[in-house]
Amino acid sequence: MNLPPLVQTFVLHFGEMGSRWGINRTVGQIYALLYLSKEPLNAEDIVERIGVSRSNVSMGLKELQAWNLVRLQHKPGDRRDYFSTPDDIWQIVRTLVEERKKREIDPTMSLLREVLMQEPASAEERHAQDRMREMHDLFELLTGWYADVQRLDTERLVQLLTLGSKVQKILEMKDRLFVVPGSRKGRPDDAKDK
Amino acid sequence: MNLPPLVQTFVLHFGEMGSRWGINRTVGQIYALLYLSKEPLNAEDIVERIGVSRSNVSMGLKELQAWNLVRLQHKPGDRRDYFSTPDDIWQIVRTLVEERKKREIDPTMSLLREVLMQEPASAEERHAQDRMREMHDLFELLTGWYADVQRLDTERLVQLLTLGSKVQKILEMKDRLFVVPGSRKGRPDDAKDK
DNA sequence: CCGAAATTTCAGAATTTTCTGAAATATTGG
DNA sequence: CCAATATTTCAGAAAATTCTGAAATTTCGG
Repeated sequence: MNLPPLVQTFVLHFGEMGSRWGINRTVGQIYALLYLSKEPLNAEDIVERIGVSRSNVSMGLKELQAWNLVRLQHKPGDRRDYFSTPDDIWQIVRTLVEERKKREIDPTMSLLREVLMQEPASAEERHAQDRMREMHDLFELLTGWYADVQRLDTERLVQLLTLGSKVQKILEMKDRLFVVPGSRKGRPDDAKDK
Repeated sequence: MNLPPLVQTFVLHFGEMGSRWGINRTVGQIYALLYLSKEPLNAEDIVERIGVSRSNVSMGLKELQAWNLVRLQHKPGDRRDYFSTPDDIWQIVRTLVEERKKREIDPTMSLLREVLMQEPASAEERHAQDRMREMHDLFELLTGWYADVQRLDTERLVQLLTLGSKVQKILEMKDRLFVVPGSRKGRPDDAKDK
């Protein structure tokens, strides 16, 4: 591995971290390297710096492309492929969340929908179905929220995140301003915390 | 595997999904089974239903305990350990997020802090450090927001999530109500979207 | 359309992870 | 404190994943 120490530390860390997510060490390292690099890199550059085989880099880049996490570009008079990550880190976050949703939440949601259609054949199955319905509703709430937030432009998103705990204050204010005085507080269908 | 079809579908799915997260198939299956089960289960119950070895179940339960994802309890007159998941699915979400933060974000943050202290020895290192600083600041923003939201009680959290896109409206309203007219909109240091 | 350069594919080797059965250890009712 | 029961540990087997080098394929300048 042929990298400035500071870069190497980060690249190694991301390699290890990769295993905690579904990606392998090499993919994590390639991504980290591209993320830190000022200039786009070609496959051979990556081979030299990370020190893995050319074919491994090829597969890693393919996977990163499948995740939409790298951008492919060309330099004039050079027919090699050059790769880079978006300059805007928020774009990276958006892509990451979107792709993870696509791979993890969406398939689970369709499985849940499917299973919830079936007729339970026993008390045990009925309870299991109830549990699955809770999960389904939770995911629906989260993905609905996500879809909305995803649409916000970055400036507003940052504003929202910075707001942090003050959100509660704003909700309270909203309640005071808009809720009909004397109306009940909870909604009937999710008042089931044990 | 000895389970009602409906339960089996879900358990198998979670087993596969497990690999996308850092956990293995058996751990995913055990968790799914416990999640769906009305009654707490002991290790032998799990062996019978999932069809893996007793020792594998023991290790899986140990891992789930390390993640704080299962609760250990006892039945009177029975000295076996019984396991269950919280009834409240929001509690599960909170634990999951908390633990993933602890394992993935926190170590990355301390690495970033450490590396950001060092003196860059070249233009390349300087740029890498800038990139790392962006990531550091992003994580700080996200974890700050998370810490605040984590503190909300579930009812308010659901309210906030349900609000969804209307959040933007409320932010705009807040701007109109509270921002000094004529003040600039953007913040100077993150106006760098490419 | 040829040939050099670049990239991808893929079978098998290397490595890592998962899983098992047997043995060790721990727990507790009597 | 013993014996029965429950749980954990762990070395090695099994399985899965990752990685490589060689060969195949693609690309494109001339």
